Amino acid sequence: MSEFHKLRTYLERRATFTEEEFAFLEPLFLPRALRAGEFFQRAGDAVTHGAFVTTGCLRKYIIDAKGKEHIVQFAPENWWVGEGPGVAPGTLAQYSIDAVEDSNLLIFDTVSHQRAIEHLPAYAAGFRVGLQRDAVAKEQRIANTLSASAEDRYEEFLKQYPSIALRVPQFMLASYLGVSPETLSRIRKNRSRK
Amino acid sequence: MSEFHKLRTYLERRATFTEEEFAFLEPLFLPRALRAGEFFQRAGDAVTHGAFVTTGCLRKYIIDAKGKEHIVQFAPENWWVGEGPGVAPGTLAQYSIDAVEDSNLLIFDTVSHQRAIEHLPAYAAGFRVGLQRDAVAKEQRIANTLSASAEDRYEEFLKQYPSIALRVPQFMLASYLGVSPETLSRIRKNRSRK
DNA sequence: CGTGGAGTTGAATACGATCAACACCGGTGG
DNA sequence: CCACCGGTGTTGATCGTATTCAACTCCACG
Repeated sequence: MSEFHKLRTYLERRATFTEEEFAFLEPLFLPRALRAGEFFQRAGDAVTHGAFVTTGCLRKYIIDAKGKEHIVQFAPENWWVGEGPGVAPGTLAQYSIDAVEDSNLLIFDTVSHQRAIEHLPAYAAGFRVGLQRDAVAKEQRIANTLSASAEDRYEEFLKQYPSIALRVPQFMLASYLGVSPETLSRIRKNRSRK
Repeated sequence: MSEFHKLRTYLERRATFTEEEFAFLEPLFLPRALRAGEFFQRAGDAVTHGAFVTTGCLRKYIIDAKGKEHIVQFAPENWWVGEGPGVAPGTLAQYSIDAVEDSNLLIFDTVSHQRAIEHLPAYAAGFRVGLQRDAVAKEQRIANTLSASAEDRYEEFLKQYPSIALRVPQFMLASYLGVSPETLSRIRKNRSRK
């Protein structure tokens, strides 16, 4: 059994698909394995593919003017990852994406994906719902970053993504939260004495 | 001519619609005027409507535990504003939305809007493209907040939304950028002596 | 073993927040 | 017409939080 069944399960939870539709979708997704540390995409490359993560965990990050990494997203199993939903083919990637752990992906090229959206209403609907959820989550993250202290943001992350917090190295979590590794270490120290 | 023609123009730039489709859409949108300072939505209310802004400017903000406002979005003409795309009807609003200037809106109830998406493929497609753009913009804002100093964020905002920067009071801009009004004032002072 | 990356801890520093006072309008009512 | 008022924005002084730099420990991995 290919990895596709995981995506299939994911999709079935979000919309109703016929067998023909799955048959159309399956060949668009190619399995790909990444070892921890391997890149899925490097900033500056032309964007050609996105991916659905079946096992493992990836991170998506940007490198600022001073050379510092800033993680904008973790993508564990059953998440999508890529430059962005619906970037024009051929645009250059702003983000780098690599594997935090050994991971398995189903990769798709952005052009085929666009066709899937146009041909399969159920897929388009599911995709739209995903985008909406994503927008809400991103808005909350923005509001959180604006209003909460580093410690509160850490608490919030633990509550919202407890599994991710345990899996990724602490310095990456710090990068995601927008604090230095030292600060996160001190936050954890303070929390533990309670 | 009603305000609907502005929305019509907006939609025509993003997808192709038949006259029947416009005829279906038009009655879903009701004009509404807001004076500066008036609320479109208050945090805690049940969410029933979203809006397309035809003239003026609104702001969407959240009030944190300490009672401070944090603006997550400005919505000038030709922007959509509301609790979030596709919130379940009846959920309670987290955000307050009010008018920065005297404004004209086309409001729609979320249930009818959902039906429009389901019935009109062109509308659904346009909506999806909008969501994608929105996601990219939000991601950039997140990356920016993580990586850039207050001054850099201000520069970035000026570059990206020059018209908004001139229209809204400075203290609201500060709230959007996540800095105190005093800090923004000092940033502007430093920039001007160059 | 030994090497290097991750995490912790400490000290000095920087950036932005807060508190407070004041200047500058734009509007309102005497 | 002018005097007053509240809200906006500016400036200064102080404070707090997080960053930076540096040293050190602890493992995991060769």
